[in-house]
Amino acid sequence: MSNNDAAATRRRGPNDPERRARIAKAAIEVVAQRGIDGVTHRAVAAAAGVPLGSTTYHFATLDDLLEVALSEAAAKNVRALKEWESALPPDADFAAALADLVMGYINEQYRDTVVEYDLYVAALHRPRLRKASAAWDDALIAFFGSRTDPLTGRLLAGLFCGLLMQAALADPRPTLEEIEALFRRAIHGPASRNSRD
Amino acid sequence: MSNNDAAATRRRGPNDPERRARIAKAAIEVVAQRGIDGVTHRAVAAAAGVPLGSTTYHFATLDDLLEVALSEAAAKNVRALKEWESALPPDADFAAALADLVMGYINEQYRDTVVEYDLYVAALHRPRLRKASAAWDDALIAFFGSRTDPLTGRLLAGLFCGLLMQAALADPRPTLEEIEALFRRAIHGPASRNSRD
Amino acid sequence: MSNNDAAATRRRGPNDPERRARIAKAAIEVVAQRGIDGVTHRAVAAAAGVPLGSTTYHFATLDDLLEVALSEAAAKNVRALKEWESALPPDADFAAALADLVMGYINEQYRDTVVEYDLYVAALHRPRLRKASAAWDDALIAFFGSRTDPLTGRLLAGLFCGLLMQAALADPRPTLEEIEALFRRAIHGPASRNSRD
Amino acid sequence: MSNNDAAATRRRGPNDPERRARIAKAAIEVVAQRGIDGVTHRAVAAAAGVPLGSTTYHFATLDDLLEVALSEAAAKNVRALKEWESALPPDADFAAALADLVMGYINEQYRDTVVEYDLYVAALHRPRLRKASAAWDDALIAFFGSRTDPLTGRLLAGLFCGLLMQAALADPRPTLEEIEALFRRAIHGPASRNSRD
DNA sequence: AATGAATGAGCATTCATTCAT
DNA sequence: TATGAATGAATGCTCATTCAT
Repeated sequence: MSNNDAAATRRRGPNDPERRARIAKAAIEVVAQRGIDGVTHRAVAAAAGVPLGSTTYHFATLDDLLEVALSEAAAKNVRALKEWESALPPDADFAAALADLVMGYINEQYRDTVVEYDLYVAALHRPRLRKASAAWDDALIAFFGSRTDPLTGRLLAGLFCGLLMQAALADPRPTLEEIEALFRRAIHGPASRNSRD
Repeated sequence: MSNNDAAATRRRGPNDPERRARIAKAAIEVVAQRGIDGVTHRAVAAAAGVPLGSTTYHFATLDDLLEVALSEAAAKNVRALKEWESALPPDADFAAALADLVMGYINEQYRDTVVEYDLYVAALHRPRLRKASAAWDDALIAFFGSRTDPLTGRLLAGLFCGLLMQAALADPRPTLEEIEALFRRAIHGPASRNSRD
Repeated sequence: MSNNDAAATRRRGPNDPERRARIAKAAIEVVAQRGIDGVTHRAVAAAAGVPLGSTTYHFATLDDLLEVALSEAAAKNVRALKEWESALPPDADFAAALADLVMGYINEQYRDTVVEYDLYVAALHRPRLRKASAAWDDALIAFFGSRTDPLTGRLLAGLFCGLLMQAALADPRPTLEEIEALFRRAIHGPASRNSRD
Repeated sequence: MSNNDAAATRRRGPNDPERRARIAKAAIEVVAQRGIDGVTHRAVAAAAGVPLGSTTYHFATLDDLLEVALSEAAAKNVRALKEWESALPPDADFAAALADLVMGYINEQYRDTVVEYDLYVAALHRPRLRKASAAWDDALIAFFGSRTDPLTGRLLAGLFCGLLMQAALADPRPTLEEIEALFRRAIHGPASRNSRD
């Protein structure tokens, strides 16, 4: 993220053990900024601060690079989600917590969100990316189910996925309250039957 | 729309009033098959059966073409959704009907689904497409809300959007029963309070 | 051939009807100078005095270009051979005439010779070029047979082909007399039985 | 030379005294399969089963490698020719024997033939290879002359060289009988004066 | 001595866009 | 109005060669 860091490690030259990882990271950055079609060897090399040949050396084809980069992005998102969940008090208001989570994804972590959806849709046209997409889906379902029940887990995973995308594109953005109301409705059912916890 | 008509107008040459529309249609087809970055003047011209120059004549830039094509794809989807809704008996089991709808989108209408999500994600990187994305979202919300209430409408719209994408990418695909259970859970709330079924 | 000519026609711009032919011609020139591996879009474009895009516009792939260029080179050689033959007096000393011909090929027409053998050997690795190679072979056989008999025609064609290549590579070059003696030996048989015409 | 030996030395790693030779051999193999422009450090290293650096270590440039490889290929061919000749009974029908030889070159030893002609033509554009080409030519002439006389030797060498190339490219291949008739005609002169057979 | 990581030049090809007709 | 020839920028990828270890 910080250009300073990149500059510090730039041109470190041969035998840089982190170069491969840095290239993958840069690819994710490029996806965030320009979308998957913007991922070119040249763009990634520039973003990573490495020579052009370095990208083709570490990743035989652009598809290889995309696959690794997006898989790592998905894995990182899954890890973040798990950390978030384990930091959540057992008695937390889950609907409110989820609303917070969504707000974070469409604000501070907007870039991660963009990458995640780029990954998703790219998988529609690139079978090689399906695994990463499926991993994200599975993680979402498991994650949401762990606090509720399997069916509710699937419901929340689907809602989260759709809501996040809609929210990221909406203008104006939905408010925290609106999102929270939605999760509450999803978890607890129709209002008439819902005596707020 | 009849095949006769289409045949008659195809390759009609200069002064074909439908040519612009046919080009836009062909662009959608190309998106479905190769994704947004597969949309080139050449590919669209070939798909539309028009000369290369015709695409640049009717659409100044490729972005113009993409914008029109994806907007029309979204509009068409909205129309189809409304038709489906008006053909639905007032007393239909909405959860079951929605499950049918989703199955249709990930099977027979898989191409439309792909285009729709390509549109979505493209909008993340192309402000010009946001209007079309938002139109689809609004339509979904209005559509789902018309049979229930505004909050449930938003819930179903979000769920529909996320579920459809997850289902399109899942291997194996979810079954009709699984999807129906999800919608039932979303509409009627947790099972313990749900007497139906 | 003349740079003046090339300069005069260079940048003639759109709708130059001879551009395609000029590109093919330039490709032959590049083969003569650098061999088949030297034929790149860039080298041909530079030799032809056309923009880079012009080469790919007129020839979809480099193989297409090579095929056309080498076929034309072979055809041109065949034509030249026929002209030479028809200009030959019926009562000419064929062995002496052939020796003259070979000397011409390894001196003034050295470039044509190089191209011809590049064509030959390239065909060993590129099936698409076999037709052109075979055409040249057939022309040689027919040409030599027309003045003698079929068997002698084949003999002379084979000898001509091998001799030309050896002569082109020999240092020092064989003399006219040596070559003439060979053809005489080939046509008339062993010296002991050979009463010179 | 035995397979045991080869297996024992293969991948022996550092300080392998045969490595240089094995690399040259692998280069010939690559020429046979892909032509001269298919010879890259990577392709040769893979064919030889040695690390990439090994090819640049033993041969400073690719041209060095090519020169050694093609010279050795020519030398090997010359040796094979001499062996073939010394195994030939003194009273053998030379024309028939030569026809056999040609058939062998365009069938079982087709790869060697391809390499030989690649060498030839490469020499047209690479002065460094001329020596190897000339060696092959000289060997042919000496070889053919040893059974006949110098003039006939040159005749047969030229015919052999041209015929082999034409035969390798012809479709369908010439038959043994056709080739034999040619050599008979070359050695013994026109049929009318040829009492043999 | 031997290796393979690293680099940047070069290549075939694609393509948006321009523009003469 | 409509076309397609034309162009040059850009891309993925390959590779000879260098050089630190």
